[in-house]
Amino acid sequence: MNHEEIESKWQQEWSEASVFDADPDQRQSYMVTAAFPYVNGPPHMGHVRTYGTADVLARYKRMRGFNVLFPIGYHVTGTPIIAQCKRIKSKDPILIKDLKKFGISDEDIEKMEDPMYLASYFINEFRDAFHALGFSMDWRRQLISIDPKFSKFVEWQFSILNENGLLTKGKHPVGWCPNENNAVGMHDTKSDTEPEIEEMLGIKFQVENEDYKIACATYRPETLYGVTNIFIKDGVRYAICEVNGEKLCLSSTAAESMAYQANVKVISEITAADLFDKKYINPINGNAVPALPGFFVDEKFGTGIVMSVPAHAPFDYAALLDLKKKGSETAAAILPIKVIELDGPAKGQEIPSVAYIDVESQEGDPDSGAIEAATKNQYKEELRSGVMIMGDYKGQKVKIARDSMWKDLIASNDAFVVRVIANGAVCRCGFSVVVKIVDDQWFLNYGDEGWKVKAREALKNTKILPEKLRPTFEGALEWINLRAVARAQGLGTKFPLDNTKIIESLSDSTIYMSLYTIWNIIEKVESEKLTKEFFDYVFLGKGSAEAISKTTGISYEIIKRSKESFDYWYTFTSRHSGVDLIFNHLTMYLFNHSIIFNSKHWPKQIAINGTVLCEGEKMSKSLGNTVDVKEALGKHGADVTRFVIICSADLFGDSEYSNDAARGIKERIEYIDSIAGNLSLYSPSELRHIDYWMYSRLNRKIITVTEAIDKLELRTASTAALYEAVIDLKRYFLRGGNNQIVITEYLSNIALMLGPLTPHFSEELWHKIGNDTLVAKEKWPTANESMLNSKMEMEEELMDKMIEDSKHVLDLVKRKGQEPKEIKYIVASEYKYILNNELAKDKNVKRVMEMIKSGELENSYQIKFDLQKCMDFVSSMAKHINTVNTVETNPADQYDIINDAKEYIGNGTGCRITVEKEEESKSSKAAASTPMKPGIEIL
RNA sequence: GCAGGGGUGGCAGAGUUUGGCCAAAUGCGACGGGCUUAGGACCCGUUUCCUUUGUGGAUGCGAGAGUUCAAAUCUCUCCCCCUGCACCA
Repeated sequence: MNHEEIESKWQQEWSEASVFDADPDQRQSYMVTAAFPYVNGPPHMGHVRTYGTADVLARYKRMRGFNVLFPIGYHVTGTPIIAQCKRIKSKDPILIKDLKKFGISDEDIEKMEDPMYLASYFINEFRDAFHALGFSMDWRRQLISIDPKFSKFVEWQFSILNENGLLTKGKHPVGWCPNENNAVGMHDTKSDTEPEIEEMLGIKFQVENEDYKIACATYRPETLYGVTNIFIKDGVRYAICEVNGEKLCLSSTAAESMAYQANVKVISEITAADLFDKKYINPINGNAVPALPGFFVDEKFGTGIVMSVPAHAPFDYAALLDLKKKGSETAAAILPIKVIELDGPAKGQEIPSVAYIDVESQEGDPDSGAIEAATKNQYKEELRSGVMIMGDYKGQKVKIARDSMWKDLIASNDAFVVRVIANGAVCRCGFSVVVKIVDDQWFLNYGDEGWKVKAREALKNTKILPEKLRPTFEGALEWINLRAVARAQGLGTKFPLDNTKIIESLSDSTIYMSLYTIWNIIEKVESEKLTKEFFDYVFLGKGSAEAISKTTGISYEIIKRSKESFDYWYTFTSRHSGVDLIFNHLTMYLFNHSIIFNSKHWPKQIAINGTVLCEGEKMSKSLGNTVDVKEALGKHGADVTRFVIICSADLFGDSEYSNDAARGIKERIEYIDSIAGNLSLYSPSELRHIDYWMYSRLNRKIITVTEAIDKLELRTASTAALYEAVIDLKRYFLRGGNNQIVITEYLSNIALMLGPLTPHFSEELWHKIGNDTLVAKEKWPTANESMLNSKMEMEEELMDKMIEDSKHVLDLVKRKGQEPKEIKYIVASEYKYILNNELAKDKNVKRVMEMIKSGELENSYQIKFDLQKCMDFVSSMAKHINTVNTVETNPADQYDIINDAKEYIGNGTGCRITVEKEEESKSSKAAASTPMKPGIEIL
C-alpha cells in the first residue's frame, strides 16, 4: 500500500469514529488553538509547522487522557485580501504567475477579483491540506472572521473595552499615499516594503534682513555648533510658507508633503538662487553663515535644506571640497569647526570626517557610496565614543547631548519635528509614500496602567514555551502603548464609535478562540439575536439564561449549553503561533483576555514555534524555493512531511525541509515497518541479558519522549521515538535478540509514541502487530521504572568502547605485518574497581592515597590490598582524574558479559575471543586493565 | 539607537541554569573501505594536529582578560550576527 492509501484509510477511520469531535464530558478538558491563517494565498510550510505542532500536542494530550478540543478558523478581515484582489484586477503579472504555479485556473483567477471568492477558494485549499496532513481538528467548529456572528462577538468585545475607557482618540503618523489618499501598509507598497517612519529635527535659521526662517532637517542637532554654512539644492523651487502661524522656507516638494503633518500654507515661491546671497543665523550661537549649492541635497527629503557641518559629516565636507575645486571663494573660506572628540581613526584629528572619507576611499576622489559608508561609520563612532568639546553641552557624551539638545531646541521654539519615510517606500500606484498625521484616529490604549497590571498578572500565570521567550513577552507587554484600532478601508466589523471605520484586523482577533467553544452550538442562531446580554451571560456569567432567552429569542437550551461549553473548555488552553506574532497578536491576546474575562479563563500556555527553512535557506518567493504543501504531500506523504517540518527542530529552532531529511525519515519508518512485518520469524522465549537491556532502553525512552513532548521539544522526542528506536532494534538483533514478546512490546510502545508525530504510520504499525483499537484513542505509555537498568546499558556501552579499542590495536598489529587470530581480554581485579569508584566520588587523589596507606580501605571493604599495586593504579588514574566515573559492574559480571558476547565481538573484529581475570592472567597486558577498559592482548 | 535573542567542529545543532565523565551528542556532508552488475540503498572506518601494540599528548567552543586544582560552561570588557520597533497580517 502506498502512503496515500494508508493515510486516507486512517483518516477515514478517525472520521468515522468521530475521534476529534470534542464535546464536554467527565474528563479534564484541554483546548489547543493556533492563530488562524490569513487566507489570501495557499497554505505553506510555515502553516504546517504551527498547526502541526498544535496537532502533536492535541494528539498527545488526548492520549494522556484529556478531552481535547482542537478547532480551526480562517482570517479574512483587513486589507491584504482587498489588496490581492486589486492586484488581480490590474492583472499584476507576477501575482498571476504565482497563482498559476499553484495550479489555479484562469477562470478561478478571474473570479478572484471578488474578495469573498478569493477567500473561500483558499479556505478550501487550507481545509484540504489540513485534512491531508491528518490534523486532529474538530471540523464542526470552523469559523470565519467575517461571519456576521463573529462581528457580533467583536462588537461585544469592543463594548467592554469602551466601558473600561480604553478607546481614545488622537493624532497619529501613518504612511500615506497622496495619490490614492489612503493609509499605506506593507502590502500596499512596491516590493512589500513597510513604510518606515523616522523623526528628524527641523532647525530654524533666521534669514538675515528677512521676515522668515529656513528649516534645516537633521538627525544630529548636537552638531549645530559646527555649522559653517547651509546647503540648498540648486535649480529647485523653494517656498515660503506659513507653518502653524510662522513663516518658514522649505523646498516646494517638501512643503507639499509637510502639509500632511502640519498646517502649511504656501505664501510665495522663490528659487534656490534667491537664497544663495543671504546669510543665516545659527540659533545656538548667533553666527551668520552663507548658503551654498549642495550636490547631495534631495529636495524631496525632509525640508529640502541641509545645515552643513563639514567636520562631522563627510557629505558636507565633500560638497565643500567640490565647490572649492570649482572656484567658489565662499567655500574656500570655510573652515570646518570640530565640536566632538572621539575614538577610532579620527581620534585627535582636526577634521574627523576626513579620516573617515580616507578610510573608505584611498583614491582621494570618493564616490557617493564611499561617502555614504564614511557617514555611517562616523555617526556610529561618534555616538559610541564621542564627547562634546564646545558649547553649553561641553563634556557630555554625544548620546546624552543629542537628546537634551533635541528637547531644548523644541522647547525654545528653534526647532520642530519633521517625520520622514526613511526607506523611500513607494505605493503600488507609483507615488512616493509620505507621512500623514491622522488627527481623528481611534486608539486602543494598551498604555493604560491599570490594564498593564492585569496583563502582567495574566502573563505571570501563563506558561511560555520555550520559557526563554518570556523576557521577550515581558518587553512586548511594557512596550505596547497606543494602538490604532480603526481603519478607513478593508474587510471587517464596523467600529462601534465611528461607523465609517472598520476595526483593524488584528484587534478583532484577540479573544476569538473563546468563540470556538460555542460556535457549533450557535450555528443556527441568527446573528441579530446575539446581543451583548447573550455574550455577557455565556462568557462572563452575568444575568440568567431564562431572562436572556426572553430578550433575545434564543432558546434556553442553546444559551445554557453555550455557557456550559465555554466554562468546560476555556480552562486549560494552549495557544500556538510563530514568533512574528509575539509583538502584536499574542501581546494583545494577553491584554484583551485580562480585561474581558474572569481570571480563570485567562491564557494558560503560549507556545512559539520557529520558522521553516528550505534546503538551508529561508523560504521566500523571491528565492523561488517555496515548497507547496500539496507537492510535498504528494512526494513524501503526510507523516514524513509532518515529521520533517515539525520534528526536525526543537520548538523554537528553525526546522529544515530537505529531501535528504525526508528520505532518512522514510527509511527509518520503513525499517520499523519491516520488523513488524517479520514478527512471525521470532518466537517467545525466556528473557536474556539483551532482552533486559532492550526493556531498559524502552522504558527510558518512554520517560525521555514524555518529558520532551511535555515541553514540546519535538526534536528530542522524535529522535528518541524514531531514530534511536531504529538504533536500538538494530543493536538488539545484532546482539542476538530474537524474543517475539520483547519485540512486540517494544514496537507497540513505539507505535504509541509515534501516534502524535506520524499518526498514520503509527496506526498502521499498531494494527500490524495485532491490535484492533485506534492509537488516536489509546493511552499514552507509562514507563515501568523497575525495568530501568543503567548498569546494563552502561555495560553495552563499555562493550562498544572495548570493541573500538580492540580494532584500534588490531590495526596497529596488522600494520606491523602480523596476522591476528585471537583477542584476549583481561578483566581488571576487584581492587581497581574499588579504587576507581573511590576516586570517582570526589576526584580527590590525595584522599584515596591516604585511605590506602592508613588501611582504611582494607577495613571498609574487607579485602586485602597490595599496597604498591594500589598506589600505582591510583597514580595512573590521577593523570586523567577528570574522566574517572563510577562503574556499576564488578569483575565477575564483566567476565560473564564478555564471555556471553564472544560471538558479537568476534563478528565485530574477526577474531576468536577469550577472557581471563587479571589475577589469573600471565599476560603482559594484564596490569594495564582498568574497570572501564579491560586489558587487550592480540595473539 | 532602544529592546530581546545569539556567536560551538565542513554545515545544521546539542551542551551553558547545577564548572570536572566534553575533542564536545545527534543529523547531514566529505573522504576511504566493504557489499554489489550498479548504487543516491546498506555496513565499517576517518573527518584539529601530533603520537602509537593501544585506551597518550597538544591546541580548541567570537576576541581578550579574570576567578578556579579545573571553564564551551562563572565574572568583566570588546567585536560581530539575527529579530522587533507599530497600526501591518
